[in-house]
Amino acid sequence: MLKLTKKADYGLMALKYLAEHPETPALSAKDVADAYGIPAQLLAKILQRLTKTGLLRSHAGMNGGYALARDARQISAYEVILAIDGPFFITSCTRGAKSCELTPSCTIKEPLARVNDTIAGVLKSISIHDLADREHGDAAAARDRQGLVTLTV
Amino acid sequence: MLKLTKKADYGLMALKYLAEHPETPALSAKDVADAYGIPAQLLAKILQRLTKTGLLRSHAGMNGGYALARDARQISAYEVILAIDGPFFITSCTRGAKSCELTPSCTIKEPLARVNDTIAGVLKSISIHDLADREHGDAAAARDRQGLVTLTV
DNA sequence: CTATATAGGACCGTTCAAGTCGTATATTTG
DNA sequence: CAAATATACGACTTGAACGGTCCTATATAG
Ligand code: SF4
Ligand code: SF4
Repeated sequence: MLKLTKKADYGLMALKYLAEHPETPALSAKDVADAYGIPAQLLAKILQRLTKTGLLRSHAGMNGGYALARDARQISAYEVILAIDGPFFITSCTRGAKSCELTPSCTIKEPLARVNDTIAGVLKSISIHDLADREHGDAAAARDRQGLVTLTV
Repeated sequence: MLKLTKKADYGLMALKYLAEHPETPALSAKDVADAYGIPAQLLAKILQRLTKTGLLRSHAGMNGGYALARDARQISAYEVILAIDGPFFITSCTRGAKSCELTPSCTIKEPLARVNDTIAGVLKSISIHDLADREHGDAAAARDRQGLVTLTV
């Protein structure tokens, strides 16, 4: 419950790794997979997905691989999770068609939707750069974030 | 991914329902289940769990049922989720023994742990009373919450 | 004693995450 | 061109977790 998918997890790691190696024009899925011990084939598909959603740019063939499509500061954890795991909902009801049967009678879905938005806001406020940069703690960034993260239930 | 368990969902609904009926000494699992269309047996076990963790008090026999063990304001959504679904972790690594194989090489677990704490903070800041009271929007409560919810990555 | 209720274990079907395999295609290099 | 490397993508398998049911034991009010 409320657990991040390993795929999303791997995706974040990979993007972080790419962000940390801006000098290299492209890193292959295998490179990244080996660096962390992630199953190569699995990571490949994750990166393909991130490519399709425009977060990465790919290049096939020898010395090919992936590179960030944007600055690491402009890619949020939310986007990554969204790209890999699909729409982000903490409840089952908002799950499009296959929703919860008792959506009409349910009285907590609106408050939970706000919680959902709050958590999404938290994830949106975190960039790949934030993950990559060990020395962050940046007070200004923290202050910026705070606005997004306010919750009113 | 990052989806709330229906059991936790049901638990929150039930507690909210109990909070809305403070006059009655106890409501049976069936009462609550019927009110929302939740499978009665399932809800029963959820309530039993909440009782074991001390959030509810139960009374067997006729006219028995469950009642909040504390004031609705003193019960957080976090406690409910914790009681029903067990320890709250968004990553697989912190999952006690059965952790992720690549915990040592992973470089994003610390930042994700902070995200975890932030989300936990959000859930801790929400009480059953907040869910039950339609007219909340209470500016003071929102301000109180804001402190808990600050994120520094 | 009987109806109602909690308490709790065993069980089952479905879903979904995680990972593998196989194949097609693009690109660089010799 | 041919071989090596790498992306692209779909099919498939496995295992665990979730959601739910059933069955039995126990407590208690009337
Ligand atoms: S409708 Fe209510 S019970 Fe059903 S998934 Fe949404 S919040 Fe949970
Ligand atoms: S160690 Fe890293 S990859 Fe493994 S679960 Fe924790 S955060 Fe995810």
